Amino acid sequence: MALKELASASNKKAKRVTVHDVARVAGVAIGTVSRVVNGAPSVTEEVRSRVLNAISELGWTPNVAAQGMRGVSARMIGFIFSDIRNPLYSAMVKGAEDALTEHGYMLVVASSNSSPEREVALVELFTRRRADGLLFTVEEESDAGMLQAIRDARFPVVLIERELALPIDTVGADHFNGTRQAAEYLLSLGHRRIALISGGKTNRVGRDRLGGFLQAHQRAGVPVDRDLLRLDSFASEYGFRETQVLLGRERRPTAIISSGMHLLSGVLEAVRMKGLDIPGDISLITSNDTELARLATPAVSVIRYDPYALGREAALQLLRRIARETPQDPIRIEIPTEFVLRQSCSPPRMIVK
Amino acid sequence: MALKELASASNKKAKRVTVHDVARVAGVAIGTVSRVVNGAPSVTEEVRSRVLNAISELGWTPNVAAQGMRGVSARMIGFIFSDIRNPLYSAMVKGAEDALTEHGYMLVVASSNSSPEREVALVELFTRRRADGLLFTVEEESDAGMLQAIRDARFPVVLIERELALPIDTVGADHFNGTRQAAEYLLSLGHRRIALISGGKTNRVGRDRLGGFLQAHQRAGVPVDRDLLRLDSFASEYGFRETQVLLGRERRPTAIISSGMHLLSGVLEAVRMKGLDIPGDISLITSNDTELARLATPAVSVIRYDPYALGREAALQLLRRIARETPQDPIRIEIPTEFVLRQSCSPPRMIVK
DNA sequence: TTGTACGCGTTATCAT
DNA sequence: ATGATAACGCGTACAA
Repeated sequence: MALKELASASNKKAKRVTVHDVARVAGVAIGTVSRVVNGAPSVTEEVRSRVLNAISELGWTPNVAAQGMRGVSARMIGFIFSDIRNPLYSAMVKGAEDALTEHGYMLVVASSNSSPEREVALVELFTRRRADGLLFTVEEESDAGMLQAIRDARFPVVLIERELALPIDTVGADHFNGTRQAAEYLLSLGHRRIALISGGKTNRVGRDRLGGFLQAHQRAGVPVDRDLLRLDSFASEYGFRETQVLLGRERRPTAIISSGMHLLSGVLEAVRMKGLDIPGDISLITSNDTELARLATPAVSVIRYDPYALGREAALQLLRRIARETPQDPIRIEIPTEFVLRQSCSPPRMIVK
Repeated sequence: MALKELASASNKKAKRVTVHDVARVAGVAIGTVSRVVNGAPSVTEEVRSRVLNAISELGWTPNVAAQGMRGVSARMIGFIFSDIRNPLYSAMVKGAEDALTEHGYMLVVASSNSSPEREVALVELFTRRRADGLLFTVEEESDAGMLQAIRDARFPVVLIERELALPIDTVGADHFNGTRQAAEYLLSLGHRRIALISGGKTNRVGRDRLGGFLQAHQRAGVPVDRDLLRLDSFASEYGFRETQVLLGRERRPTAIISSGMHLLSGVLEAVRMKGLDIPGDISLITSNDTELARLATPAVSVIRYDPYALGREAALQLLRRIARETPQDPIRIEIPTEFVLRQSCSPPRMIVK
C-alpha cells in the first residue's frame, strides 16, 4: 500500500492549469483573467465573480516562472552570514524572516563559512537568481573581490553589523556605547587594569567595542595597558587561552570584558582552572547575553542587545529600499545595547596603581 | 531587425544581455549558444570557444525565469520548522545547507511558529514557488490539513524528527535507545524513582523517549510511577515548574531525565532553589548536549546526537529522492545517540523501596 | 554540425 | 469593458 501511494504520487502527471483554462471555463479572454487577479479597476462585477469561480474551481495559481519573464519579482531575499549556528545569526534570521514573510518575501540563507571567496560566489549566485535584495554580514570589510561583487549586484544590500567604503544602508548594535558603559562601570568600581578580549579587529563590531573601551578610559583619565587588549578572535578557545595568559601575569588584570558570544565559556573555564573567585579575585562582564551568563555561578553581568530586532530592522530597511520608500542617501540604523548588572563584578581586592 | 537594434542601442535603458546578443557576438545562432552552455556533444571546438568568449565578454548568464518556463528546476529546497532560534534547528539547517550547496541548491527557511495553519500555507507557498523538495519538521503529526497539504505537494518531502501516516522518508535521532540507555544507567545505580520531563507527547521524539524510558524499567522489572512522567512541554518554564512540583512531593524522585534543549535551565534553577545537591540529593541526565550542561557545576550527563549530521543526512536523502536514486519505498534513517557520563549522577542516598 | 522556429504562461498594449 | 495578440528569454525538435 505504501509502495502504491508513493508510486502514484510520483507518477502524477498533473497537467498544469493555465490562464487559458481559467479563461475557457469562465468564458472570457485571458486578458480578463489577468485583469481580475491583478485587480484592474475596469471589470464588471459579474465577469469578475465568474473568473474567480473558475479560478477556485480549477485551483489555478499563476506560474511564477512565467510571471518572472514578465518582470514580476521573485520576492526573494538572501542573507549571507558566516554560520547560522551562531545564536546571534539565528535570531537575526528569525527577525528578518518574520518581517519578510509579512511582505510576501522568501528568505534564502547562505553560509559563507567566513570565506570571502564564497561570499563573492554567493553574491553572484543571488544576482543570477534575481534576488530582490540582500542582507549581508561581510567577513572582511576591505576584501576587494567582495566590494566589487556588491557594486555589480543588481539589487539593494543592507549590511548587518558591518560597514563598507560604499554608500550602503547599515544596521548594527551600538557596541561602542555598550562597551563604554561596561568599562565605565568597572572603572567606577576602582578597577585600573581591565582586559578586553574580543575579535573582529577589522570590522565595525570590533572597532566600536575597542573605541568604547578606550573612550571610557580616556574620560576617566586611566591609561590603557596595550598588553591587556586581546583582539584576535571570537572563539571560545581564544578566550580560554588568552585568559590563562592574562591571569598568569605578575600584574594581572582585576577585570575582564569578553566581547563575543562564545568567549565566556573559555574565560570561565580558565578562571576556574586558576582557582580564582568571581568577583572577589576577578570581575567579569561579557557580551552578548546567554543562558550560560544567566545561569553561571555567580551570574555574569552582560552587555546585551536584541539580535531579533536587529534582523527585523535590517529586513524592513531593505524592503523600504526595494520599494524606494527611503531617501537615496544610505541609512545607518543602530540597535541600542543595555548593560545588565549581575553578580560578577565587585571592586578590585587590591588597587594596582 | 537593424532598425530595432538601432532603436534599442539609442535607448538609454541598460538592456539585459540574452542568448541573442551572445549569438550575434559569436557569429552563431542562438541554438548553438544553448548547446554550448548545456554541454551538447555536437559542437565544433572552434565554435565552442567562440561562444564561450562571447559569453564571458558580455557577462551573460541564463535568465532563470526563462529557464523555469522551459521546465528547468529552480534548484530550491524549503525547510519548515517551528523556530530557527532553537539551536537544534540552526545546526540542522547548517547541515542541510552544506549538503544542498554542494549540489547547487538554495535553501529557503520557513518558521511555522508551531502553527499547523501556517505549515499548510507554507507547503502551498512552496508548491506555488515550484520548490524541488521540502525538509519538514511537522508540528502536529495528525493535523489533517497538513497531511492533505503534503499529499497535494508536487515535490518529495523528507520528515525530520517526525513520522506520519504517509509513505514519506524520515530522518530522526535514535531517541528511543538514547533514553533507554540513560534510564538503564540510573536504574543500575539503584534509582527506583526516576522522573521524565519532556514534551512532544504526540510526536515521534516524545513517543520514542517515553518508549525507551518504559522499556528500561520493564527490563529491570521496576514499575513506573505515572506521576513521575511530565510530558507536556519542552519549555524552560515547564522544566522549572514541574521540577518544583516533583521535588516538593513527599516521595520525591531520586533522579530526573529532562529531554529537551531548554528544559535543563529550568530544572537546574528549581533544584538550586530547593537547595538540593547534585548528584547527592538528586541525579540528573538531560538531552541534548549544551554549553550549559558542559559548564554547569557539576557538569551534567547528557544524551546527545549530532543535529548537523541529521540535517545533512535529511538533505542528502531528499536529493536522492529528487534524483530518483533511491528505492520507491520510504526510507527511515536514524542518527545514533550517545550517552555522555559527567558528574551529575550517583547512587541514590536513600533507597526508596 | 548548425540554424530556424515554436512554445512555455504571463502581463501589457492595442483594438474594438 | 473586454478580446486579441505581442513580447519576455530560453530550450529543443526539426530542417538544412
